[in-house]
Amino acid sequence: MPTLFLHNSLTRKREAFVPLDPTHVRMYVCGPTVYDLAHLGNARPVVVFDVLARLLRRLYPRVTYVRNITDVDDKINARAAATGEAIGAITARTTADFHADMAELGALPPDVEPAATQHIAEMIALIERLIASGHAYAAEGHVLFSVHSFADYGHLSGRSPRELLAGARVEVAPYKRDAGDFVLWKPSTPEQPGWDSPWGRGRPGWHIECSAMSWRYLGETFDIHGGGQDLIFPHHENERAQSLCAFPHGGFARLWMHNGMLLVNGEKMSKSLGNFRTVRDVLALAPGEAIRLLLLKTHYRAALDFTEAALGEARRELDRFYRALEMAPDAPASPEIPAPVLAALCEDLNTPGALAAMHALADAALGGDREAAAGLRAAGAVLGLLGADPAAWFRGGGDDAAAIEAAIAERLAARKARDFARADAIRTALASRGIVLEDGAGGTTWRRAG
RNA sequence: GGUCCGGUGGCAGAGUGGUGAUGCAGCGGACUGCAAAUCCGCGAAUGUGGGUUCGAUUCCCGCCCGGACCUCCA
Repeated sequence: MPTLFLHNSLTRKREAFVPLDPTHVRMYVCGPTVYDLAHLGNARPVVVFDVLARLLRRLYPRVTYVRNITDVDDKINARAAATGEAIGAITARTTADFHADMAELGALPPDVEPAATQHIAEMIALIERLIASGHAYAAEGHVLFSVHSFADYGHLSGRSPRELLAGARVEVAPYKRDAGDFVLWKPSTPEQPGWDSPWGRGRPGWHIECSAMSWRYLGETFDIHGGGQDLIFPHHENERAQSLCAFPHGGFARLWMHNGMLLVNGEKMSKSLGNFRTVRDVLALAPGEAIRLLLLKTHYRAALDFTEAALGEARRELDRFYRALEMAPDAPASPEIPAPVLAALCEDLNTPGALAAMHALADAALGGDREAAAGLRAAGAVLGLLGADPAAWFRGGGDDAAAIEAAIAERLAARKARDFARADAIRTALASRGIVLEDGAGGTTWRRAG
């Protein structure tokens, strides 16, 4: 078994992955704030860390993968105020939509998916610890984390508190001791969601939930913490400060992993820029599996520029993989991941390299190598690809199969009569509906083209 | 301004101090009534200027270009 190497954002180096407990790997990944449909940028970390979780499960006996749901946030409050919909309704619906969309992308659910609002008690306990140890202070109904109290602040994001202060582009609240101090707890108005606390009725700041929930489900220290690159600062820097100050002997996450941003026309896709494509928008253009492949065709740490051309290419690439599997329809997935695929994944999750190795397997499978087909299926399983029946991939998604078969039979009769004009007319008519015919030795088959 | 990341064939995208993966697209051929698919073959790339080295796309420095972050963000 090859050694798994992963790039650690904290050390900025590729490191051999050595779990704290080789019998139980623990990973936390930041999940969505549920106020709107997921966009492709939200989907990238879900897919990337889904692959990592699948790989870890193949390498270690037990994996606990935690991904939170942020269901208390001022963006949610703003949405409720703007639309009149109740907060609970917004978060419940958006969470369900998120689950449905991620399932379309072939992402397995995490082992634990804690919601922030279900862990307010843990957050309050954590904040009390921080106050007791001098790392936080209450002021005007708020509780703030004292950046000054944590010598390692800025380590993860690679900046000094002085730089952070100089770069601050937001007005500094008067109750902050230091401009870099951030909110752990803030007061709520009667209309805003709130919980009773030692500091009055209020709600948590953004970062404390992840510290609280990773603590609850993974302990004071765990193996991997993941998320998007844009979360490094302030979210992960602050989360790390909170957790390390609350549990000075814990160590918190040992390995930090951050996926690169998703761009559209060279610009970052984000809700604030308004240039985002929701997963649903893109699912209208291509199957979820093609979107998933598109996301895995680029190494997770690099920026990925989304284009519809690339989406079409991903779909054609899947056509070839499924053709290879069709050559050996009853070949089961082999128990072992083919060595070249596993080797690529163990090199910091090099999914493009793994896909290249899969193309070699597909070539062999197309040549009749059943073992290669079985290996291709196994490789697909680690990447969360190729789980469909090839027949469903090529011919699913419509209820016109009988009509198509009838047209094919008619064309066959015309061909037998050597009436090629008639036969070609039928083929052209089908092609205009996106149906491509393939005349083979065993008869005519058809598929839907992208 | 500060910090960080990146610039590879037409496009996408890996790896590598010693003849530059893979896919998509294109071109030629086989197969086909014609196609499609498949197979065989072909052309095609390391931003720029220096340095280190027997040798640099890879390591170092400058420059140009692009992107991210600097308290909404995956």
